[in-house]
Parts: sequence; structure tokens; C-alpha cells
Amino acid sequence: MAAAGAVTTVAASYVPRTRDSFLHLLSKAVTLSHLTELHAQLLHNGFQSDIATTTKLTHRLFDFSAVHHARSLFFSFPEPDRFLCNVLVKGLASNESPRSAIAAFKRLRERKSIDLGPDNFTYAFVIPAAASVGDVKVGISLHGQVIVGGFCSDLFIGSALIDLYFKLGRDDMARKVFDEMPERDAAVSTALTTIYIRLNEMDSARRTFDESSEKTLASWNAMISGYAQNGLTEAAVSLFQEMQMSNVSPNPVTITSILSACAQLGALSLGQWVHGLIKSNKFDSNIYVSTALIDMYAKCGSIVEARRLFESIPNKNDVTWNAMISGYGLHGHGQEALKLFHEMVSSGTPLTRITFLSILHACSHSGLVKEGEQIFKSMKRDHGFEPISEHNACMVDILGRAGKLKEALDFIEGIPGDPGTPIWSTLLGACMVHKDTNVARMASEKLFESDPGNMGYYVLMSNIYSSDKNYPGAAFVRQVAKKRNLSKTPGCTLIEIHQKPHVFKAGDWSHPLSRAIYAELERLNGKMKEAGYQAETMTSLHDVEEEEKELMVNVHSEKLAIAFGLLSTEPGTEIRIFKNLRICLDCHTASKYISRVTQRVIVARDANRFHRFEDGVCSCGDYW
DNA sequence: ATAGGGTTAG
Repeated sequence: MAAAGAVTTVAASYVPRTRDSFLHLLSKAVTLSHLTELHAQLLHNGFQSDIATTTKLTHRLFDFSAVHHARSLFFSFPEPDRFLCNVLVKGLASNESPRSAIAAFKRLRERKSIDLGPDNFTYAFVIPAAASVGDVKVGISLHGQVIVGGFCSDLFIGSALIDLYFKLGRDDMARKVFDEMPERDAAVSTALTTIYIRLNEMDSARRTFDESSEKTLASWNAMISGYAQNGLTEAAVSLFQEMQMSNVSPNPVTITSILSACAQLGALSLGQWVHGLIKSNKFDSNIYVSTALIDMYAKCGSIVEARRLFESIPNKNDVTWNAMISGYGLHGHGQEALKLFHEMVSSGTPLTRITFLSILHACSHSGLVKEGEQIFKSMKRDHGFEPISEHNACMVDILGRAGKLKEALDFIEGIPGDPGTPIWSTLLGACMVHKDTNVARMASEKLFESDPGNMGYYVLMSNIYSSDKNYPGAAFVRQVAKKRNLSKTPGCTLIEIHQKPHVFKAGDWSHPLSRAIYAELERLNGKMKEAGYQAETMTSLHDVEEEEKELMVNVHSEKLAIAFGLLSTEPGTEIRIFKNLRICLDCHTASKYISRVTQRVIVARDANRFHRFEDGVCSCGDYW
């Protein structure tokens, strides 16, 4: 046993202790060596047959991932009770593997020495393990046991079952479990909040959270992460601020979610502030935290800082590598992404489907057609991953963005079965960049059929017609969308000036400096035209309805943010903007001209990637 | 002496 060696080293500091003081010290221990030392002292004091201290020690050993030590402690204990068994199942599930937790659960249930069967805690630990394995048989059997054992009213078990059924793809059963749950005790509102979040009913979740008399850290975290994962990033940030005001200290789980929100928002200064918090709270060694931090820096434009952090992490996992690879992809650093991908392969880190999505996207953003094709082939041949719809879409993207629309179509032909929505949507995007109306029409017909409620495709198709000067076609597509009552996600652009975020919408006059901003744009327009810039003019929009015409010539949010950035910063300063949608063709062209006439570097993150405009050229090479 | 909450693609 690991502790045996420690006995001699602590013999000198041997102190007799009571059971309570041991329990206290065990929960206070902050390092694994504290625990091994305490284990030695426990043996000295004759506590080896005391079940309470043994259970606590086992639990704490699992906290530090000392699986082997925890295991041998468990098996050396003559008559473990249910409590100790539960700790084993939980520890195995969160450390070793969900499979071994399930195996241990089965063994313990068969063992007649445990006179009482599993309890509500046991199921709360083992059901999530079955969910993460995705084992239908085990899952259904556990649900049966829950019913027979009379645990249906337990909210923790209910929420675990709901999650299980979602992971098994049985949304109907998830809903059924929820609807059949009887009493909903207000005292366990955290569980209910979690359930609503899993059902994607954020408003009910928030109501439950707000009404709960005692807000646990887990319930704050559930709400914040629920918002962040559903793209409600402002709500996540504002709830995080509320949490700070209520004097509740964030833990690594809170930090991970809030970093994800910062990454989505492009909120660099908040992200940096959170980084400070991480350092002062010593959360650096948490792999979720450090991975989310890398992602935040990469998505907020600081790819160098992201890489610096990446190098400093000793315990990188697959997600960490994936985040860094896709960061390079976003910035159009395809070669760096490829180098890292090969390093990942040789590091022995298991590759995942997301690894291949990340590297394939990196190839497409950098126009690396050959390299992308090689990786796609080796994915199946060398790594045994059958391509799913998203991987195929990546290949279409690689070919399409490089202008090889014919090859892209041939590739689609070769896909067995229905190619799926993501593929046609990708192809449509490529048609926008390369102005191919015929292929676009074909792709859009498939999309209007398979995903008729998605306004994005109508906008894209209408823009493709417009850039081909087919205004009747553009107007027709927009009319169809209008008839179907679809609305477009409003575009907006964020810019941080002196650590304060400013958000602009198209044609926005709400900013206090609006007059100066529009005047600056006017001035820029003149200089850009001298340099050869041509905007869409009113006369070319003669076939478009009045209302739509106004919308189309409205100044886009990107331009407003850039003009504001130019006014508010010293000459020569880099301008960084963040757009929630894909940047439009006109704004892309305009940004190139602005970078030339003002001699400023403009970095723009859109929904897909980073664009770095410098002296009239964009780093994306005009495919995005 | 044990529950709940977290990162990567699009």
C-alpha cells in the first residue's frame, strides 16, 4: 500500500487524534501527500476498521485521482456498507471509467454480503455512467430498477434519467420521465433547475433558480453554463456578475463556463480579468479551465497567447489539442495547425471526430486542398473513423472554397445515401464566394426542402442573385421567405475600446457619437472611391421593394464599428471587431480598402474565422 | 462520511 512507506517519515510527528479531528483534516487536505500522511496516522491510531474515516479517505483519494490507492483501501475493508460502496462507484465513474463503475455496481449488487440493495445515491452515481457509455441495455435496466426500488420521486435520479435518455437519443422518454415525476420539493430546486436546462427550457429554469430560497454553487453553475451552451452569452455574463455581487465565490466549473461565454462574445478584457482570477485562486492546473482559457484567447484574437498557454500545460487532453488546432484554423494558420496535428498523433493522445473536423476546417480556411484530402483519407485508413456528414461537409468546403465546385459536386455524388443538410449548406457558401448561380440554385432547392425554416439560406441565395445582378431572383427569394414568416438573425458587431464593449447594429444611431461616426464613414467613402472601391448603388436595386431597398443600403454594423474604432484610437493602432454572422462581401471589400487608405490593421472575427486586413489585402485570401 | 455544475467543431 502506498501509505506504508510514509509511516516511517511521519513517525516522529506522530500525534494521537480523535475521529472528528481526522475527518476534519481529511476534508481539508489539499495535496495527495497530505492524504498519504493522514492514512499513515490513521493506521497508527488504530482507525483501520473505522468505517467513517475509511470512507472519507477513500472519497478524498478519488478526488486526487489516486484510483489504485483508493481501490486497495476499499478492498482491504472487511465489510463495506452501502455508503462506502457508493463512494467506490462514484470514484470509479469520475476517474477510471464509467464502464468499471458499472461493473463494480453489478458486482456489488450480486454480493449477498450487502444485505441492503442500492439506494438513491447509488443510482445517482451509476446512471450518469451508463449515460456516458451510451449503453441502452444497462440504461433501461437501471430505469427498471429505479421504478421497482421506488426511487421515482428522487429529483437527482430523475435528472440523471432525463440526461440518460437524451444521450440515448430518446427525447420522448426524457420528456416522459419528467412529466411523470411527482412532488417537486422546493428545497431541491437545483435539481429541478438542472432538469429544465436539460429540457432546454431556460425560462422555467431561471424562474426555479430565482425562486429558490437557497442558491447552491451548483445551481449558479447550472444556470451560467446553460446560458453559455445555448449561446445566451450576455445572460451568462450578467448572471456571473450577479453571482459576484452576491458574494458567492466561483469555482473552476463557473470559470470554465464563463470563459466559454467570453470566447463566443469575443470579450477579451473580461477574459483577461477572469484569467487573473484563475491565477489568484490557483485554478491553473484544472484541465477544463486551461483548455477553456486557450479557446478564449484564440477566439478573442490572441493566438500567440493561446499557444504560450498551450505549451505550459503538462496534462493536455484531446480537447486541449483540438482547441489549439481549431484556433490556428480560425486564424488561417493552416501550416501551424498541420504541424500541431502531427505532433498530436505522435504524442499518443487519442484522436476524436472533432480532431478531424478541426484540422479539416483549418485546411479549408487556408486553401490546403491536397493536405486536406490526405487527412480525410488517412482518417478512415489509419485511424478507423468512418466519415460522418460533418466530415464530408468539410471536404466539400475545402474543394468549394478553393473554387473547385465541379470536384465538390463529384465528391457529393460519391457519398452513399442522403448527403445531408450541412453539405448543401456548405456548397451554397462556396457558391457565394465564387459566384456560381447555377450550382447555388441546385443547393438552395435541396436546403429549402430539407430545412425550410432556416432564414440563412434565403439570405445567402438572395445575395448570390444580387451579386449576379439578378435582382428579380433576389427579390423573389426574399418574398418566399417573407411569406413563410421567417426572420433573419440581426447582424451586430462588437468592438472593445478602452476595455469597454460597444455593440452596433445595421443603420444604428443609438451610439452617442453616431454623428461623428457617420461623418467619418462619409469621409472614408470618398477616399475609398478614389482608391477604386465600388459599392452597390441605389440605381442597381431598381427591382427590389422599397422596404427591402432601405434595408440593403443601410450601413452595416461592421462599418460602423470600424469607423468608431478609427475615431477612438491612436493612428496606427490595430482595430479588432467581432461580428456574430458571416461577414458580407461588401463589408469584406470595404475593409480591405479601409485598411489601405488609413494604413491600419483591421482584425475581424466573423461566425467562421478571423480576417486580418492589412494594406488592402485580407489574410483569408478572399475565400471564406 | 456521498448527489447536482464544466472545455473543443458548426
